[in-house]
Amino acid sequence: MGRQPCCDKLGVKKGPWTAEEDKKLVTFILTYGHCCWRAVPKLAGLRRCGKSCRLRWTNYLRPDLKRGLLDETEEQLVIDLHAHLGNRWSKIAAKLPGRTDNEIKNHWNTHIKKKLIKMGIDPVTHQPLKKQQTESSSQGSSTDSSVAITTPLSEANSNAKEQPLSNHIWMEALDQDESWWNFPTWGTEIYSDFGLYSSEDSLNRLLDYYKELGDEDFELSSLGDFNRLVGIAEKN
DNA sequence: AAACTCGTCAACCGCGAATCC
DNA sequence: AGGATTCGCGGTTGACGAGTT
Repeated sequence: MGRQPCCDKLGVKKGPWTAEEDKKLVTFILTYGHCCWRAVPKLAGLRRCGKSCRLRWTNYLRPDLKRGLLDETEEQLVIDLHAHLGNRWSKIAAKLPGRTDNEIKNHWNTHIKKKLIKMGIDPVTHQPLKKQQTESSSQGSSTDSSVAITTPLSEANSNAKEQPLSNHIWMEALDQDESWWNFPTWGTEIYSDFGLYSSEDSLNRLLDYYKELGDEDFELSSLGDFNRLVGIAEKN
């Protein structure tokens, strides 16, 4: 008896989502929210597994998503955070409003990784490649002498990185003290200060998206429902 | 114009963690 | 307490478009 699959594979559709499926999922979630993902496809009338619905929503359909390539500031932030957190993409994504872990992971693998290698920096350790090679050849030598790349954030915390204990504290701070990172996630004007979309913008983009597809009649069941959800999110 | 290669990114898979009963 | 269920994460895959030969 192995682990149960997340969904019965029979009759479950896989592969790219169609506009029709997107529409069903968006309409359903904006109207009712998602009680549990396993139930969403059934209730929304989709032949998908809950996991697939969750992924589609979080990575593509969520109204607060910011689309397009990461700008230089975001890229730099990703590099800084990766130096401290490693491949914990969801933690990194949490510090970049409107970006998903998948998006950041993809961007890292396709752009940043290559960029760093080109610059002679190991994308895994964030240490200069040559230095690393010398060190690995003389195994067991002290790691304190390693030269870290200096980015605004890593420079500010360079001392912490060199000390295991303070490094631990830095990691904890990243995990626990979210306050100084916190950008508004739902519908406020502050979004525009950061070049981000407000939830209303996002809503309009979704509506435009369906209209582009020739679905002039598409409307979210009511803006009131959407605002109710925003209200709940703001309370949390 | 066709064949091939490469880059990108949406989506899937398997696993561990969290939660439920 | 512990087995079952659900969720979320990170690694990987594969389809597709762009560029090159």
